[in-house]
Amino acid sequence: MPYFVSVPISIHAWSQSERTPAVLLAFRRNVIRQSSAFRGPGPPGSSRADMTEQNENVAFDPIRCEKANTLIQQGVSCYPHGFERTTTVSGVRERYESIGHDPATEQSALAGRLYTVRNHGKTVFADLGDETGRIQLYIRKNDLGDEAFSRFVELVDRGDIVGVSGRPFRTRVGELSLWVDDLCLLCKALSDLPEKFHGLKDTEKRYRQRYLDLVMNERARETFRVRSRVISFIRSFLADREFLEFETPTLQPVYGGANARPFTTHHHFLDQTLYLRIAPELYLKRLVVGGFERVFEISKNFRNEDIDSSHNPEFTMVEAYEAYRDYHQMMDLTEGLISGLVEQIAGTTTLEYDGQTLDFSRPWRRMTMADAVQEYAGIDVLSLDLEELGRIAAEHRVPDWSAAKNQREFLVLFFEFFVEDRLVQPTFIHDFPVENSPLAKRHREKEGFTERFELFINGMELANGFSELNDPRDQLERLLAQDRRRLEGDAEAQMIDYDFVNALALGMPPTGGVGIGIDRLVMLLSGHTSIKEVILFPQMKTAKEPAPDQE
RNA sequence: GGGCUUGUAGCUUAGUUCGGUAGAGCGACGGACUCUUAAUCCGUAGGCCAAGGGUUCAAAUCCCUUCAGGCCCGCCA
Repeated sequence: MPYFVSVPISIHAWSQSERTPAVLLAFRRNVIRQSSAFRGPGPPGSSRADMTEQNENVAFDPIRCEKANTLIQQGVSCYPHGFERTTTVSGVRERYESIGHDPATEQSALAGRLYTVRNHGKTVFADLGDETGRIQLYIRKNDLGDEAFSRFVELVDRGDIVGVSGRPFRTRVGELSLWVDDLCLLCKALSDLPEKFHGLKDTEKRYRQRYLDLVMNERARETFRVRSRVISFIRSFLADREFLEFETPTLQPVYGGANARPFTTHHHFLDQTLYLRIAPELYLKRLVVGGFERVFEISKNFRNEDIDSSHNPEFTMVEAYEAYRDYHQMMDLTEGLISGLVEQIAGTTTLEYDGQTLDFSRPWRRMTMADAVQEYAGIDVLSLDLEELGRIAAEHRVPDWSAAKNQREFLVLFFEFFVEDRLVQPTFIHDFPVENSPLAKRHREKEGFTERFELFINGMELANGFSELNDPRDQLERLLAQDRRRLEGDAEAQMIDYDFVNALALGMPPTGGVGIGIDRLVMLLSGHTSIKEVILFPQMKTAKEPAPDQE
């Protein structure tokens, strides 16, 4: 987005001093807190054990602080209020793609961070980076003048943010560069950038200090651009189909819509327990009861479970519900959404991911869970009795099989054991046993099954949908069964949301619904195998100060 | 919950197998250099080797505990 010049850029801006902000005065004292100053017990009577511990070190570089002080003494603001740039790095690159060695006559004003500085005495080459890319600056003492040039060389560092004005040209070796006529400091950085060649690699540091990761690694920036585009695409895809986007409660008195352990909190004024939502499902269906026939929510959900390469305690889903549709049509919707997304982001119908080529061209394979087990394991579960199923399970060392009480439970076990990991290409598995699907409608033909599907890609579950259960009496019974399991100690079983059941009593049209995991979608589209790579600030254990020496 | 594995200067790292008390590059600082691009050249500073304990004449190195990561398995999206 172009910015337009309204004031001339000049090195004289350096001497148009502003009042020194109070915060900078502190820098003059060069106060750098050392971690050792924070060791040892807190004040008497204070209990910090239950407070959020954090690292209280301030990482200000004393040499950079001293440079900031010197600039202030010279009447130069280290943190001016703005800069009128006329273009961006990519703007310059596009416009002057074919320029030769002679500089353009027109000035271009750019702003950004200095990524490298190569000092040649009376000439400096530097690389300036903004959101659109990097470009080389050619800075000469002749052009800036002695005072401004030496100020730049002595007091401006790699990592600082500057504004420059100059004329694009191509150097003798062919590098498109900006011949700088004016330069001013826009922000003095007080900590050093990581190494310029290897950059920042330390995974832990990249996650904890994502800002540094983004400054240093184009791959990280690209990943989160993809994430943003994914969310925009989903919004417009659903809006184009006349879905309305709503926001439903994150703080819920009764949690439901999925099987998961919740985060629990307490509201002081109401003096009651509240839960962070594990899913928006039950609220969105209330909206369908209310007469909104196509609804969706991009929902941050919270599940108090383990953290690993495909699970973060808070994660993002899109859930969509459409009245007068069933699960077949929700599979169509899901397929259309994701294949359209792949085409939009990747520009093709295939993705290279984790050593596999994933083909998203439609139609995707759809198979029942029973057929999948038949095909991948050669076991016709529904035609075998429990004794035979137990023998097969024992033979293949299927974990926890002895708890299985009927064919359907064996089916789920066998599916997870034999099939799930092998579903590499986008595949819908449908018709799940009723026991594990308390919110899905019973199958129109198959006794004991529901009209539920899950989408698998590269062995990962990407989406989950059903023909929604809208029989209030059946819903109540199934939630009662869940609640019994919960009270027996199943931390992931659902509570009974009576208000939801009563909403169904008012009548919900036949409805199809689906939830799609956005983080995992972004993983596929950005080529990452860890969810932490696609969540800006993944959950990490708070780094504690080293414990005081034990006595 | 289980297994494997990592932590050395601001960053990227060597040294750990076969204990002898830390080496480099970049960055920083000082100096030279007006078309370089991981600029180059000369010089300087910077590390109680994640924390604590143990074995030993001697520990970054071996052992134990703790802290924080990473990978894999189980469970979940």
